[in-house]
Amino acid sequence: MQLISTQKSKMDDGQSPIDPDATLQLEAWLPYRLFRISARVADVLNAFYGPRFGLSRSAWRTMAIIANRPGVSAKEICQAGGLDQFAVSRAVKQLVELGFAQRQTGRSDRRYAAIELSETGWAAFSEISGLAERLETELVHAVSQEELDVLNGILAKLDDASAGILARGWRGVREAPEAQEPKSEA
Amino acid sequence: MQLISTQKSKMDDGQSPIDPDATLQLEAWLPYRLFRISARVADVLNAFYGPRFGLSRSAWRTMAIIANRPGVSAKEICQAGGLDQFAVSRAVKQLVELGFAQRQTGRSDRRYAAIELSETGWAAFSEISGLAERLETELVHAVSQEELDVLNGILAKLDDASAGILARGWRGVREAPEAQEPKSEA
DNA sequence: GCTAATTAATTGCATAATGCAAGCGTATCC
DNA sequence: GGATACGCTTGCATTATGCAATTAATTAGC
Repeated sequence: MQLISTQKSKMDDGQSPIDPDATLQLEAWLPYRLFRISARVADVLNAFYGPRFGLSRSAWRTMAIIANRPGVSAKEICQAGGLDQFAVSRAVKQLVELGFAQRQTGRSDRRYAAIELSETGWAAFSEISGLAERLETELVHAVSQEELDVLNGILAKLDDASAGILARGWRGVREAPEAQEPKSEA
Repeated sequence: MQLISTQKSKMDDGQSPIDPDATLQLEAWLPYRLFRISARVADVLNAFYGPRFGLSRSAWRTMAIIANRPGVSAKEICQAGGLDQFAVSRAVKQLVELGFAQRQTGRSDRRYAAIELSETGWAAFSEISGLAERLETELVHAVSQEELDVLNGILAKLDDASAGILARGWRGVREAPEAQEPKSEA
């Protein structure tokens, strides 16, 4: 119950009048900063494909995964998209009902259903992904090419690290060291 | 489960990607990469405070905002947290019911309710934020201090850019700048 | 070949989250 | 005072999510 104050607290931009304690600043918390950016863009994209095609978020994600690897099974979609089997099953169902995807029972193993996009599915996908790419372009225009290169490397590392964190769960997080200086280690 | 619209024209197997060049790769899409990292960390944190304190995601977010600026009104929480007024209202309600926060009708304007954490609220918050900081530390350990500095600058820019994108909506996205760049290969 | 165990996928149902209209109380303006 | 705008809450319908139970196909044991 004791407050372990952060010492990294980066200088406040001077907008908050009072700073009660040097506790966690939500807006400075890296995962939250990443979340905000992605959520805003995802919201905008969702505002397009939702009304336009009647797709839910997980249906769109599933569609994108199918588009990337035609013939995937539901199981593979789970792993690739970080979705659970139920979400995928329902998303595929929705896509099929909307006429965007087709299920074909696997040839060798008939438990697997090979899923792929229909013609209209491809049309919808390319419309949505066109917007998605323009959104990304607009985002990326805010930084230099140099920064972007660095960012790519950083995100790759953070992605690995986050996978490790998720795999170990909160019990697996190292016990609080008072010093949390991200010493550069290459 | 009934297919309403089937393409009658051609029994296409849907196997043909329109243009491999223009196909969005979900896993390379910047917003998705940001999302994955943040979602994993948020999931781990949620797995802690959910069972431990009975907090929902928006209740935790709200709590963190209150902790950062004691005495905020619900309206301010909306803006700070990207939550809508209903979510905030319910989150505050939950926090109050759990004994983590208190409402005090504003002195000057009694429409505003000044919200602040109770003692147990502070205790819960510091426990959760402790974990949150350790998670961030673990994440950040994956990159060097130099990269982290660059990342901070980049994220600030991307945050601004994403705010602009959100404000303009999908209709405000510039028309295809490079959406279809025919790489003459054939 | 027949049964049991496994695996992929789906479905039903309870619970939680979300969106929106309407409402209540307060303040402001005329 | 009355009209209007604002902050916030509530009720209700819709949607999403979590989990048990089920179906169907395959594999393993005998």
